[in-house]
Amino acid sequence: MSGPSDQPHSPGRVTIGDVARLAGVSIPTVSKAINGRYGVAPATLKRVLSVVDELGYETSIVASSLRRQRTNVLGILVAEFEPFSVELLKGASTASSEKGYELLAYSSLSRGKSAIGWERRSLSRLAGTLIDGAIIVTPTVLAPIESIPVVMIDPHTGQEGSATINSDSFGGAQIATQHLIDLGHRNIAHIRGRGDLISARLREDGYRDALLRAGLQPRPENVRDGGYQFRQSAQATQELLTLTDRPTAIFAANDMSALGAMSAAQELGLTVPRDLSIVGFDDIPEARSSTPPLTTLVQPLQEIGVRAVHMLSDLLEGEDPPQPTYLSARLVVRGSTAPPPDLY
Amino acid sequence: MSGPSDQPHSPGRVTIGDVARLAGVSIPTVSKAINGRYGVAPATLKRVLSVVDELGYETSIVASSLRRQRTNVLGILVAEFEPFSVELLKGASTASSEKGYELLAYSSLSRGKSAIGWERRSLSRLAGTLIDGAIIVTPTVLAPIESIPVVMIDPHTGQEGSATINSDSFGGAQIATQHLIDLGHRNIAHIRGRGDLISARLREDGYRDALLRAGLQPRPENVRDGGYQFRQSAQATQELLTLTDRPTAIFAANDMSALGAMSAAQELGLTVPRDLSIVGFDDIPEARSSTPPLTTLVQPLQEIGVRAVHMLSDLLEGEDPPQPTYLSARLVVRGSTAPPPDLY
DNA sequence: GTGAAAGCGCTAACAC
DNA sequence: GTGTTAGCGCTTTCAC
Repeated sequence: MSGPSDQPHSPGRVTIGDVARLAGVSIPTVSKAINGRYGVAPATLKRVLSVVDELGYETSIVASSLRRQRTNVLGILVAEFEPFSVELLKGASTASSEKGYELLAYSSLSRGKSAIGWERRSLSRLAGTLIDGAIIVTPTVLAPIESIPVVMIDPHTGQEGSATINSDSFGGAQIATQHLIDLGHRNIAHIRGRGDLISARLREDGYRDALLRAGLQPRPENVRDGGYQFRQSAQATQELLTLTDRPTAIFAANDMSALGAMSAAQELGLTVPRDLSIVGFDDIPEARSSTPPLTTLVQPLQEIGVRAVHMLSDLLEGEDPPQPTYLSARLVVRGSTAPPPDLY
Repeated sequence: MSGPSDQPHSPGRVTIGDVARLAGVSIPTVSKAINGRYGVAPATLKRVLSVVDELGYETSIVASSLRRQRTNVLGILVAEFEPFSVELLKGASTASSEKGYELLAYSSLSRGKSAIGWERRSLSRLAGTLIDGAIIVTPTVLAPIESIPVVMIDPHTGQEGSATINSDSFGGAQIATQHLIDLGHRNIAHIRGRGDLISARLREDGYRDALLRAGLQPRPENVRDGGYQFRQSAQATQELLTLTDRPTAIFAANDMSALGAMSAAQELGLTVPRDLSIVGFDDIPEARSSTPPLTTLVQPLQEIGVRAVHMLSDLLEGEDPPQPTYLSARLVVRGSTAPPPDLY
């Protein structure tokens, strides 16, 4: 019922054309004014900006990204939103804004079947033009990605590529296990992480190595799959604690697993650390707020997010040295570890 | 050094043009084939799809969204990635994929100054054409947003608009406080949430109401700001616990605050719940894995994320009844509450 | 069944 | 200083 000219084309959407019309200038002039290019008269600039303000106009990320070569947006692709990836996100957010990038988080939401290769699909869609570069958290496949610069955090086995960030999983696992040995534990179990990730394998290796160095024979029944997840690890712990010769300590591959172990131990009526010592890995925030607070290997998760952004930023600026980064993990002894019961 | 025609234009980027060239058809034909439109010969279809597969082509979300009216992408805008918003994210992810939408999470990363109004800016940039609709978590301003359909979760005070999802904060707070009263507590403190959010105000009101109904006089010194945050709430708790007549129980406005309170209590050498009872609100995952597990009001966070997506989906399909949704909160008694010490 | 032409909102050359 | 022209990758009429 209303004429085509007395309202914006697309209802509710303010475009650069609307601004231009109201300011009485051409579209390119508005573009220049907004982007601070030279060649706009002060009076025009002022007028345009006031109209922009009035209309609440913001340039569409989509349209500009299609035209520009760089969009100033970084993408971070995660399989799932859990404490680990969320901590990375926080760091990445901070670093991005400091570096002048916007940040887009994209969860593949792949339930079941297509869980493998999610990052490839997501990347193709976004890398079109939306994001300049991407940070991929715990990717599943070793597909060589070439479309845009990519930094991987905790990569898949086989992806020892240069633009990766890893913590010192092997060394950390050694330290964790050694800590338990030093306390007097001899029967130490391990809850394994996600089998396809390098980190999980290295943590298991470090655990074994520490045992062997101490002259302890690793027992196959003492290693269970936790998949880096709470529930699965709780289940694994329940199994471990009902063994005939049950372990007095557990090194869990990450904090979520450790918290799962703690929960399972409690359900069986055990007290941590009196009856069972537990060490985690990561130092997610929840590790500090559990009771007892978790003894764990501190990974500077937010710092890793920051580093990833810096690496990506360097990559985008044409710098070549994407040296793989390894961050050392530091043991923090909190309340979940103590000498084994039989030494009391 | 290499000729301009023996490689794709933009290095590393596979476009629809590349597919068309390799398949020996025109660009529109490829488009039709990909999108399953009628009017493509079976042989052509097969050939095109095989090239698509070979090249690993995925249609650019950006380019297609610019042309299409609907993009099939939902945006979820959060101020920060913390357990609360992350749980919502999970639910939203699931629901989106079930409804056939992709999901984009966007964190405003506004540190300091421009924290107010972050959602407006983000929305303008994305609403351009990238996303069909948005879910905004705990927005800060009451700006009327008209560009695209929006659903708000836990809105700002004054935003009693229709497309909002709230939990029954008032009722929940009453129940939480009543639970403590029933246990025999008489000196009950409250750690307040983010002052500008309706939920925070209602929880404080519910707390007061329950006290008054029980004939207890609310004490001003017993209410402190926690800002829905761990650290700030720990600080507030430290203050509360050093009062001359210190409270025997705390109702915290959310779980992060409750966990902060628990941490502070421990640092002062108190045992929860023997020396201090604590009730939270939300039931974030960490509430279950803390020791003792937190007594709290269960909000189905993932369910809220799901509902938000459904509301948004309805809105996008032109349905009108965006009735404000209120979800009731249910008390779950875990290990952080007990009768006050003087009743032992 | 297929391709040529137009255009989404915007920015980058280049005229004027 | 400013506007005209062209084009990013894609989808959509509409001829052929």
